[in-house]
Amino acid sequence: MEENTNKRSQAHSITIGDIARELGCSKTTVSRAISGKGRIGKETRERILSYIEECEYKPNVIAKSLAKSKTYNFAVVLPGDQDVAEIPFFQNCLLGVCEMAAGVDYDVIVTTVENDDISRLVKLVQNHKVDGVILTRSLLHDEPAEYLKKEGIPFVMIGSSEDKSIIQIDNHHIEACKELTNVLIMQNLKKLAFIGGNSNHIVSQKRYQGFMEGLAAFDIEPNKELIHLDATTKVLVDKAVTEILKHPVDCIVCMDDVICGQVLLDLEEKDIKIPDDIKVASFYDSFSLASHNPAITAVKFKVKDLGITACRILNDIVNGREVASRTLLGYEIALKASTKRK
Amino acid sequence: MEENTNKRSQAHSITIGDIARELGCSKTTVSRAISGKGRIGKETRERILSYIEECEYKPNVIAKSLAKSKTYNFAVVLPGDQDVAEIPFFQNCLLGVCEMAAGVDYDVIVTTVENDDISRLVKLVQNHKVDGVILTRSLLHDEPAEYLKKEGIPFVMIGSSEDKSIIQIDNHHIEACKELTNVLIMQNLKKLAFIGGNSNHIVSQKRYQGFMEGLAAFDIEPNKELIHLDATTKVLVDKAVTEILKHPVDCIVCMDDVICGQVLLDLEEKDIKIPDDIKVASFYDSFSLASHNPAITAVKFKVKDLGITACRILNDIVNGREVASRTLLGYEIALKASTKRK
DNA sequence: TTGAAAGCGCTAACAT
DNA sequence: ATGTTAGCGCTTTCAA
Repeated sequence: MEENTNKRSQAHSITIGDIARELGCSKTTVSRAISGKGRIGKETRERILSYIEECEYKPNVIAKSLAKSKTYNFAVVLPGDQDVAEIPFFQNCLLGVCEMAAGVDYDVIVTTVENDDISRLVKLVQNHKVDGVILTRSLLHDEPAEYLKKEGIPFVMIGSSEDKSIIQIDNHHIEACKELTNVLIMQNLKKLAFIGGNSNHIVSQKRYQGFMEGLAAFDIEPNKELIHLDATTKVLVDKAVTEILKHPVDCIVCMDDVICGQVLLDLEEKDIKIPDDIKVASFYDSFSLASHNPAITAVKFKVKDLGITACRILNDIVNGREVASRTLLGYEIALKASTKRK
Repeated sequence: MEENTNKRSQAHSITIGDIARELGCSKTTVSRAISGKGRIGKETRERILSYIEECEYKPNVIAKSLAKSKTYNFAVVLPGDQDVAEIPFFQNCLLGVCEMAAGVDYDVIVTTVENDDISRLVKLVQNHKVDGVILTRSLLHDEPAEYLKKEGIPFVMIGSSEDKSIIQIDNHHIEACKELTNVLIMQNLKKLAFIGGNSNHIVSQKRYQGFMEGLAAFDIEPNKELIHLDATTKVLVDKAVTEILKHPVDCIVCMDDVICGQVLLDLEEKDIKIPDDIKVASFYDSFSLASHNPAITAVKFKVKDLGITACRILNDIVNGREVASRTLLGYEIALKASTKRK
């Protein structure tokens, strides 16, 4: 029967059983040669390894998963909302995770959570398809985090939380925003306006706090009329800008690049020149702000590093290593033309 | 021995063996009740199903994978290059794939390919971790596609290829770009300049072709001095704009939103007003172009639909269904202020 | 209609 | 140092 020659070419690959038979040893020995664990003769190992090389044996990870009750998969949870589709933050997190995951022999399964609907995540977890989860956004009332915690699934959060039992990786938003605020003040920009986004996002709170601390450091009393939070739509940003411009103001500080982009359009429509008539700064940088004319002063974060770090820490967790409850990554302040004094 | 009560709370879940023992039937019967395949008594099935409901049994997909030699995973291959990090196209493809995948009970593993280094993809495939692959970019010399084809792995390509044996999902770039070009011409914009990106990307060729066909439809001879391809960097775009402006020109047509963004900055610096002094249009839309002032006329594609369609077709393939070798999705022409005649 | 048993490919106690 | 054996949890012939 020479039936086996080349049938089922793609489906059926060579297994450790085949190797064992071919080399006249046991599957265990082959397994040991591969894993490097357990005692094994130097020369048998080499013989097996070289044969493996030759016949291009590739282990079946699924079988290994079943035997070891490990999947070698991490999940990355992305927000599924439409409003997220245009911002590259999550994509960059993801790319960072992928990079580190490849380094520790893990694969990355992505799933989405839309408006607190965590059913896909739940299914992924219940199906035993991942060893751990990386959350890429933190909310005030965080369904995914609560679920994972309740179930005892290893997970880390890119972002911050009040809950100290959650392993968090974040940029040092407070410090970064405080510093930029101080830099502005030291340039004699004392009358600072602030436009913030969704307060339900932890990051919004952090940046607002940084702004307030920045003011406090110079004993500047915040002016309520210049501070507008929850400007979550274009209309609300417009309204905030209009309100702000009714008062004397040196600089508009925007919580992120999207808000800042809208502010820039508003000012252009109103024919208000930057930086001559008013200065503008952003607590989050992006390509469009950096390439705007004039370029916009902003806080810069290395987003990909968040993903890399999150994945490294999650890997430590699933390997039983001790990890810090909170890891804060640095930032840079990029001073550009938009806040330049004459 | 009441040891089993609550030990290993997360690791050890209930199996069909447990259910079989509890209900006094065999594993086979339980399996049949779950899958719905094979003969089984109506009432036994209901008894099993209701018990499963009650005890919240969740099947172990890994075990099922091993037994059926199916992983219930699709791979999505993203470009890993840094220059991709800022554009949301791939992210939106991915979100589309995730949406459809969830609908057909598949999970999505992401991996990256950087500069023809397909090692991660190869590993993913060789490890038997996916049933099929979705490529999100097509290149002239496409390593990933060649590899997958050689290995006989089911895959689809978001993008286009000369190779008819590759299942392709793409927007109808040629038709879309031709139509926009014609619309411009009909608005009496006859002297059209064109700035294109990386010619190594198939999409660049398609759009260029659409532009040329658009000219040809009105018997307009293309003016070589107004056509600049491979403007892959800011410097090259600047140069192209400068060259173009040396000639009389009605409208600059940009191949994509990134190029268009740079053109807009250039024109602003040179204090050339849109649409009064010159018109501008783009063969790819984006948030920043739509919210620019003036808003930019552009071709609009529904990127998420590409992902959805690609995943649906891949699912058809792995289930042995016949699929079209090429699927072209539609487009919209968004006429905005940037091409408005006085 | 149901069950017994073999097997998917690998790991890991426990011999030897 | 190597082999035997029994799983991991599920599917699937084959027999009853």
